[in-house]
Amino acid sequence: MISIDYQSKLPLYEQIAQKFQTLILKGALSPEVQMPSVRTLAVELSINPNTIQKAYSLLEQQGYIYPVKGRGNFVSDSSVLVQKEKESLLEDVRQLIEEGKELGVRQTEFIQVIDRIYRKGD
Amino acid sequence: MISIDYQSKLPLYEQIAQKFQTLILKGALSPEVQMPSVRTLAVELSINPNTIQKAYSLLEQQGYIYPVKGRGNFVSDSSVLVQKEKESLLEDVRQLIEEGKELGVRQTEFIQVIDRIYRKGD
DNA sequence: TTTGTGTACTATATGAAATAATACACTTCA
DNA sequence: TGAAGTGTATTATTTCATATAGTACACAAA
Repeated sequence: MISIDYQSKLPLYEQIAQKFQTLILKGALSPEVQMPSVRTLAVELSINPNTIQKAYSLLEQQGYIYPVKGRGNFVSDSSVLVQKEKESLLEDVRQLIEEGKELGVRQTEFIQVIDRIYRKGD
Repeated sequence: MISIDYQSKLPLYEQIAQKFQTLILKGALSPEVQMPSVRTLAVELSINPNTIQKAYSLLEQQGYIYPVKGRGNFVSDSSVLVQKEKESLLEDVRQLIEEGKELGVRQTEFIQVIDRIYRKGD
């Protein structure tokens, strides 16, 4: 379900948090679904439970999950988060394209990239 | 000429290298121009010369500059690098847009972003 | 020869990340 | 009630990249 890249410079707890963010944003993990327990996931990934907990704390802080004492962590309603994520993504794209323009990338090249992606899937 | 962000998680030497990459790619530093000496820049930025040297080693490894013993470091011809950088940037954009599509961003939203940027400047 | 340059080396300090080992409160369920 | 599974908190320790510090040497230019 979750894999780890030990080559990456990103700390493990951030990698784990990011994976779950993606799963939640894309709807692969629906609201109210229970997250794997800290101990379970630690065993699965062969890392320390504290690292998992740190990832979960981060996810909670960002609004992706909420904890219930004695029961577990659960996925939050993510509709608001999706909107935020869209905005931040558009901002990232904007910055990249501005850079690209300065490097001499033509407008049509960007358009092509978009066209291909939106024609491909459906 | 170069500023440092101590809030950033990026190591100093990577920050410095990135700044120079940008300057070189955008043509603000032309080929054959001499880089600031390791010691000079270290004093300017109030950091250790070894850190500058690490940044320069990285830049050399990536082909942005080349060293001449006893004389200094000089900016390489960057035309090839610009091409590489364009390709890598387009790839980054591609990935972001694919993510965006999955999150439900519409094609027109991306087009708008591009249009604004390419109409604005000129 | 002197000055400024790159380069190399060793040692040390610092801080984030990760591990390890416990402990406690809570919920669920047999 | 009691056992098992859950989150949560704490402290100590290890590990590693980063950054600093100090020194040394070879080369080029004036």
